Parts: sequence; structure tokens; C-alpha cells
Amino acid sequence: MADTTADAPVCDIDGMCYCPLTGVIDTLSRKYAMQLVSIIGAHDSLRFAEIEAHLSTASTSTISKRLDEFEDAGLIDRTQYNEIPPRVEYSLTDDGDEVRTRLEPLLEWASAAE
Amino acid sequence: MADTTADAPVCDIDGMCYCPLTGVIDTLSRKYAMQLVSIIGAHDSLRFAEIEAHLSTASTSTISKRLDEFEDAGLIDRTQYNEIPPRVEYSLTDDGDEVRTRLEPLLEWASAAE
DNA sequence: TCTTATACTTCAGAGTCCAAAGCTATGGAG
DNA sequence: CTCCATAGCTTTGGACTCTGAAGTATAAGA
Repeated sequence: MADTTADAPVCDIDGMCYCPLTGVIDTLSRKYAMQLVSIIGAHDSLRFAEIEAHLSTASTSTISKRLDEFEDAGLIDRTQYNEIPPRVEYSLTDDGDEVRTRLEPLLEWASAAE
Repeated sequence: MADTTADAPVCDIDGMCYCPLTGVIDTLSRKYAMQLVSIIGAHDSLRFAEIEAHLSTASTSTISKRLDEFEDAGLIDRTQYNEIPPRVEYSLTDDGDEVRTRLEPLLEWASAAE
């Protein structure tokens, strides 16, 4: 009863447990985030309108936000070509490809279970 | 231009792409959802207060909602013991354990990258 | 001049997250 | 007989997030 550490018995188990995990997982814990990583990774690079066509249930603004967040998190590269009409291409960074690789088994199982 | 299918050139690539994937992925695409599966799976079974202790940044109501969603999705079992005070235990189903297994590589990489 | 094309941004409304307080039931202390 | 403690939630009101629809910028072509 008289313990120096008040009462915080967290992660005192044999196995592993990713308790207050933040960072990349927070970025992926948003609507369409995992699908988006998978879609970009399945191609070498994609333009905004192509992403929209693949992920037609997501709104334009949500896709735009996800792309911004991924760029901030270092998961994707955004390459802008100053042409008219403008052209922008998105592709995965090495970290982004790492995430996609580790996401693949989950997505595969989830799509088989539909 | 004169095509029977209006204009829906989706997923016409060599590799695979999980485009409008819904179901389990939607359930996992919410705050703390992936951590929650991992935490429950790391133990045989857990009580509500223990989950709260592990996931202390999440609010009570959010944890409650995630647990309901997981039960609806068939990822966890909820066992209620009618004692006073009441006792409830949560554990992964076979599907839930399958998800956890496939989630593990991602969480491991994400926690190493922190 | 009007249309087309691309890649967004802005808006209002609906839905989701938060902390804190309340609820159910029972047994024991005062 | 009233109060407190315990466990597992639900409720509340305010802040943040997602949605579809509409608007922005630029220049070539009809």
C-alpha cells in the first residue's frame, strides 16, 4: 500500500505493449490515412486528381489535409512543376514506403474480410 | 472519349491497391484504436480501469466508444461478471488477434522512430 | 469573351473528441 | 439511516474534424 510511485502500474508485463504511442500512429489514425499511403505507394507517383479518382469517397479537402499531414510527418514528397495548368506529383519517401510495407498485411486481410 | 464507362479509371495498375476499403479499416482509423487493439492483445484480458491506466491520454468516453465499436466489429469479447462492485473483462477475438498480429510490425517501427 | 484545365482553399453544418460530473448498485463506517 | 467507496460506464457542453459545394489562380484555345 505504501508505495513511492503513487499508482501507475503501466506496461509491467512480459510481452510488449505500445501504450501512449504517438507520432506517426496519430497521423495514420485519421480517416482515409492508411488507404492513402497504400494508394500512393502502389504507384511511383500520383497527381492530386488521380488520388481523388482512387479515393472517391473522400472529400477534396480531406485528401488535401491528409497530404499536408503526411508531408509534415515526412511520409510523402510533394513535387511541384510550375506549368500551366499546374502539375503536382506525390510520392512516398523512404519512411513512407516503410509504413506502406508494414501496413500491407493489415490492408490485405481487411480487404479479404469485406 | 466515347466510352461506355463514363470516366472511372481506378486501380488499373499492375500492383495492388486497396482503394475504397472500408469495414475494419474504418474502425481502426480512429483515435487510439490501433493502440487499444495492441494493449488488449498484449494481455490475456483487461478490465476497463486497466485499459484507462495504459492509455491515460484518452478520455473515458473515447475508450468506451472504441470498445463498443470493436465489439460491433467482432474484434473483442466483453465478459461481464455480475458482482458488486461489477467486473467486466475485455479480450481479443480470433479476428482481433489477427488484426493485432498484422498491426505489430507497424507499431514496432513507429515506436522506434519516436 | 467564354470555356477548359489543375490543384487546391474556404465555408457552414454535421459528426467526433475532450474533461468533468453524474449514475447504478451494494456493503461497511459513523 | 445517511455517507462513502468501488467499477464501469453515460451525459454534458465546448472544441476540434470531416463533409459537399462553391470559389481562386493562371494561361491556352474557340
